[in-house]
Amino acid sequence: MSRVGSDLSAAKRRHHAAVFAALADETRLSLVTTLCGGEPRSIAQLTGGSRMTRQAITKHLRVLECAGIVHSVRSGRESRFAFDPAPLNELKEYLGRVSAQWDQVLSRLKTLVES
Amino acid sequence: MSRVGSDLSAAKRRHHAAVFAALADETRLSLVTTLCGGEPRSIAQLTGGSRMTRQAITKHLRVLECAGIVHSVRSGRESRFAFDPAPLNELKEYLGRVSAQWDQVLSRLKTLVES
DNA sequence: CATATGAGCAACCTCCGAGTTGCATATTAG
DNA sequence: CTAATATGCAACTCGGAGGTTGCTCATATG
Repeated sequence: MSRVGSDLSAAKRRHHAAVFAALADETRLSLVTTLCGGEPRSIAQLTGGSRMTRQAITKHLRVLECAGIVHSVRSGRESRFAFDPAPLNELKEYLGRVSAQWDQVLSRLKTLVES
Repeated sequence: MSRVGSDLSAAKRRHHAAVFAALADETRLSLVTTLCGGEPRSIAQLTGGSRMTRQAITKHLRVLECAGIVHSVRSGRESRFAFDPAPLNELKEYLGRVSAQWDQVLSRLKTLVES
C-alpha cells in the first residue's frame, strides 16, 4: 500500500470512527429513531418522555449534529432538529465494502480447497 | 407503543450501541480492515506495523471480540483472531431500516405538498 | 535443559464522555 | 410590562476507555 493511499484511508477511518462514535450511545440511537421517523422537533419535545435533563439531551443532539447525522434550524425561541441520512448511508457503504472483502476472502479460500 | 415492545427495542438499541461503540475507534477499524481482508492473525502479527504496545492491541481485540466482530482461537502458544461478518451485517440492516423510514417520511411529505 | 518468543494479568495514569446544577438570555403569551 | 417558556453557557462530579509498564506463565526451539 502506498504512503498516500495509507494516509487517505487513515483520514477516512478517522471520519468513520467519529460517526460510529456518535451512534455508540443508547440515548442518541433513540433520538435518531425519533427524528428519522417524523418531523423536526425542538429540544423540549425531544426531552419529554426521557428521564434525562434537557441539557443532557442538548449535548447528545450537538454530538449528532457534529457528526452530520442531524441538523438544527433556529425558529423563533426554539431550535428544531431534523434528520440527515447522508452520514448513515456512508457507514452503510463502508460496512458493505467490508462484507464484500470478506466474501472475496471466503471464495478464494473455497477455490483453494476445491483445487 | 406497548411496554413490551418498548423494552424489546430498548434492548436492541443497547446491543446496536455496543457494536457501534466497538467500531468507534480508529485503531479497531484498522484491525477490522486487516482481518476482514485476509487470514486469521496472531496478536504479535497485528501489533507489527503499529506504534502501539502489544497490550493495547490486545485490549482492542478483546473489545472487538466482546462485540462479536472477531473471534479468537488458541493455536499453540499464539491466539489467532479471525473476522466474523454477522454483527456488521446486523448494523447494515439497522442503517437500512433507518434510511427506509426516512424515505417514507419524505414521500409522505411530498404527497402532502402535491395534494 | 536453557532460552527465546507469544501471550495473559494487574496496577497505574490520564483524559474524555455523560450527566447534573445553576444562572443568564431571548422570545412568546397574557 | 410581566411572567412563562425555550434555549445557551459554564463549572463540577464521576466513571470508564485508552494506553503504558512490569511481571508471570506457557510453548517452541536450539
